[in-house]
Amino acid sequence: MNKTGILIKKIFDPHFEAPLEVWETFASFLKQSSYKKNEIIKGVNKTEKHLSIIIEGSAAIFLWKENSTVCLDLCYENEFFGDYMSFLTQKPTELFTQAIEPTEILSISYLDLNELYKRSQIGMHISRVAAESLFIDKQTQQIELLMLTAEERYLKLLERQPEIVQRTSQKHIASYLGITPESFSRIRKKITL
Amino acid sequence: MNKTGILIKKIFDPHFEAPLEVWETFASFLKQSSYKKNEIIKGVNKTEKHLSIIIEGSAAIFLWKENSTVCLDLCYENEFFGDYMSFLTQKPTELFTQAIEPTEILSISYLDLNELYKRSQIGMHISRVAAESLFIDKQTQQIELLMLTAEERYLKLLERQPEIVQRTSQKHIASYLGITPESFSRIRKKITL
DNA sequence: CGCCGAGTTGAACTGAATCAAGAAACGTGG
DNA sequence: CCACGTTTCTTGATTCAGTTCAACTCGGCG
Repeated sequence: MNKTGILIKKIFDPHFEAPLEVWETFASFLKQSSYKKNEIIKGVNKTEKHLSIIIEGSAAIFLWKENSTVCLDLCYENEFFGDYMSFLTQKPTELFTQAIEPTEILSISYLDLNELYKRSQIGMHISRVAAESLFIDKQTQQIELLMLTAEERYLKLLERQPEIVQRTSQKHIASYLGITPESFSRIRKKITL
Repeated sequence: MNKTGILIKKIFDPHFEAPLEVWETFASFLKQSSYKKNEIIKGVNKTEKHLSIIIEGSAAIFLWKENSTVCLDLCYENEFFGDYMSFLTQKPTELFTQAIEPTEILSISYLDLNELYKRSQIGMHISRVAAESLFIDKQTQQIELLMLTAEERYLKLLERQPEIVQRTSQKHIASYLGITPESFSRIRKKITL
């Protein structure tokens, strides 16, 4: 009986079904890593070697630009995580990833994933599901950036993940919403009145 | 000798290689359709039945909201096209798609694609590549929305696809850049001075 | 105890939206 | 092929959401 296999099956079940044995094969490629709060997982101008799933804690994907950073994504338990653009192209990017709480992840390396493609459909299937799910998230973010004000974006986030505000610092949330910490502070004040 | 097969091979070659026979199998699932300028391809609150590739012309993906629309994507020759979010979930969305020039597309239906998944790795592989490429485009758009001013976004677009300005109406480009036609007009004036 | 990063608040500024009006381009029918 | 109405594009004036800069508070930690 394989604990990681069961965990993985649980995570992927909403996406597609496969027998537990298949998940156990996949799980045998996964390696678990721990990161301390604020630890950099993948640095700027490095190449992402892993596609990961967060099993405990949270992590963020940032873009560095002239003494400031923007947060492209905040990832929590059971979500895909990593600089996926760099992973796909296997080229360095200006993105970096960082644990924002003490964090445990399971990851598969680029090479192992390619090995898995050769051995069974499951590798390709997992990659497809990951890419599709990441696409949907990105398009949702794009729509919200284009159509909503900062305040509306915050209200949507509150609706979707109310616990975020408890766990994640306001400067990260502000950056994720595409605004400054000052503006975010004012919006929160206005809303809680 | 299969003309569509050769065309498809040419489009996918940058992504991954497969023998021509494989592409011809895939091509046998594709259906070609023509749309007139401004013709709606998939309406609001409909479900996207096809994943397409544009072979001639151009088309756009819009989101309708209270008497205004934003353009989420402009697609040209040899690019993937469709309301991909709706295609993946097979649920209706508030997006609609429209030909913005007289347009020819090749498309595979959701059912046929699933059929193809059963028959060979190629279907899954194509889906993976499509999703990955669409993800990268979306993330690039997100980064540009978060980090650049409207003017900088326009300059980047000009660099990437200088011919767009000749082919596509300014109101569509403005919307795609996330600004009003008025602002876009002012930016163009400023730049061409 | 003192420091430092996170968060708050205020004032001035700015990029882009909105509203309104006019000019140019476009296509459709007579 | 021209005349008309419609849509697209431009330009100006005003407004507004969100930024920037600066000062101050608070809470945690060495």
